[in-house]
Amino acid sequence: MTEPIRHSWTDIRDRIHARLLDRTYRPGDKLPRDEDIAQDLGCARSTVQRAMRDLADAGLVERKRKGGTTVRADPVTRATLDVPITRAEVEALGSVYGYHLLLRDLAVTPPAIAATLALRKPVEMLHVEALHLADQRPYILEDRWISLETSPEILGVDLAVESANEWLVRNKPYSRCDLRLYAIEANARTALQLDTPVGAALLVIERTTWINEAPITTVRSVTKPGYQMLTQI
Amino acid sequence: MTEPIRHSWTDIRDRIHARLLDRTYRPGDKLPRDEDIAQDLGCARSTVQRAMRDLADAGLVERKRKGGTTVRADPVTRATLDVPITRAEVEALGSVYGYHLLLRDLAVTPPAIAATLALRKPVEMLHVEALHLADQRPYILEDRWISLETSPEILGVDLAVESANEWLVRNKPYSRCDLRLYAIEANARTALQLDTPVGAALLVIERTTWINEAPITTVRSVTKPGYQMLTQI
DNA sequence: ATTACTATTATGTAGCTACATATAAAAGTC
DNA sequence: GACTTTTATATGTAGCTACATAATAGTAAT
Repeated sequence: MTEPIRHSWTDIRDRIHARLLDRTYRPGDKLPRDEDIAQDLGCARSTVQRAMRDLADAGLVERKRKGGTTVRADPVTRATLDVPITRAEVEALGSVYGYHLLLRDLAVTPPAIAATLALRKPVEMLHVEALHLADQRPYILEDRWISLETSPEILGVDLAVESANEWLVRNKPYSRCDLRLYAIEANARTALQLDTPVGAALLVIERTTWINEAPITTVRSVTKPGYQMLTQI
Repeated sequence: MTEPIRHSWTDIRDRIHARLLDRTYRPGDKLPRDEDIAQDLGCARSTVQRAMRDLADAGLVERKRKGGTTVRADPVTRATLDVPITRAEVEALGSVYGYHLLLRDLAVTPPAIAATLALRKPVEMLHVEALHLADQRPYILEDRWISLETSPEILGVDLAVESANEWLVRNKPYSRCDLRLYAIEANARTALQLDTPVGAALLVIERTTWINEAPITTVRSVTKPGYQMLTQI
C-alpha cells in the first residue's frame, strides 16, 4: 500500500518553480491542467491550486479559466516594499531615534498638493515639517499635509512630542495608499536641514493615503544622502 | 429555512478590514478566533482563514498559533513594486522604444561588483553598457555585469540587436532577486549619455539576480531625470 | 462567411473534515 | 519561587466535494 505522503503547497510550488527554472516549462508554454499536475506530483488539485495562485501572484505564470496556465513570456520583477514607521526603521538599524518639529501651520493647499490629493478646490489643511534623526544626525525630512476633514483630531496632538508619522500610522488606517519614488537635488533649504551640500542627490519617498476616496495625508519624505531602499527577498 | 448565501473570501476580508478601519478592532487588540468570526459573518472557517491570511500578508494583522490574531500596533506600509522589461515599460507609456549598445567587453569584476555578487575572488564576466530610449530620447542607462558561469550563452547573443535586459529576462529565470533604489548625481559621463546636466539627481534601480546561490547578473539602471517609480495599488 | 447559440472544460472558490503544529496556560516537580 | 512537563487551543494545512465562472471550441442558423 502506498503511504499517504502529504505534500505541502509550498513544496509543490517549489517543484513547479523548479520546472520553470530548468525550462521544462518555457516562456509561452502551456502547463498541464492542475488536475494532471496534481496526479503527477501526487497531491490534491487544491494543493496545486494554492501553489499556482502563488506563482501567478509572483508574476511567473498566467492563469485563465478554461484557457489554462501559461508561463509568462515577459516576466516582471515583482518585489515587496516595506515602509515602516521611521522610528522603528531607525531603531532597527541600532541607532538612537530623534525627532524635531520644524513647522506646524494651518494653510491652504498649494496647487501641487491639491492635485496630488485630487481636490476639487484648495482647502485648509495642517502643514507639518519635521526632521527625523538617527544618532543625532538628520535621517529623513518630511513635509506633510494632513486633511482636517478626515483627521480633525490631529489638531489636538502635540506634534512636538509625537510625530505625525507615528500618530497617523497608529490612528488613521487607510484603505488606499499611493507610493512614488524619485530623486531630487537638495535646494538651499533642504541642504541646510539635512546637513548636506546644496545639489546633493536625495531619494524621495512620496506617500499619499486615503480612506474611501477621501484623502488623509500626503508626505514627501526626503532621505539623507546615501539612503537606500531595499526590497524584501 | 435560511438561504445558504455564499460569501466570497474577499467580501469577508473587506468586512474584517472595515472593522479595522472603523476601529471596532484597534491596534494591539486581539480579534475573536476564526471560528467565531466565521459564525458571526455567516461563513466557514476556511473562508475566514483565507481572508485573514490576506490581511496578514498585507501587514495589517499578526497571527500566531494558539495566540490568535492581533491587530498590528505598528503597521507597515507594504507595497508591490513591478519592474517590467524596459521595452515593455516604454511601450506602455505610448512611446517608441529604442536601444543602443554602448559597450560590450570581457573584463574582471571590479571590487564593488564582486562584493555585490558575493564572489570569493574577482572573475571574468561580460560587461555591458546600454542605453534605452523612449521617443529617441535617453530613458535608462544600464551598466551590467553578466556571469559566464551561469549564462555562457550570452556570448553568442548579438547584443547590438537584442538587449541583455530582454535576453536575460526571457532566458534566465532566477530564484532570488535583490533590488535596491537610491539617488545619485550625474557625473560627466552619465550626464553626457543621458543628455542631462552634470550634477542632476537621478534615480538608480540596482538589481541582482541569482540562481541557487550562483549569480546571474547585476545591473545598475540609471534613470532619466524626473523618472518616478510608482507602486501598484 | 458571419453571427448566435450551446457545450465543454479548466480554473476559482466555498464548505466540509481531519489532522498538524505552535504555543499559551495550567499543572506538576524540585 | 523557579523550572519543567503537560494540556488545551487557535491557527495552519491537506484533501475532499460541489458548484461557479469564464472562455474556448464546436454547432446551428442566417
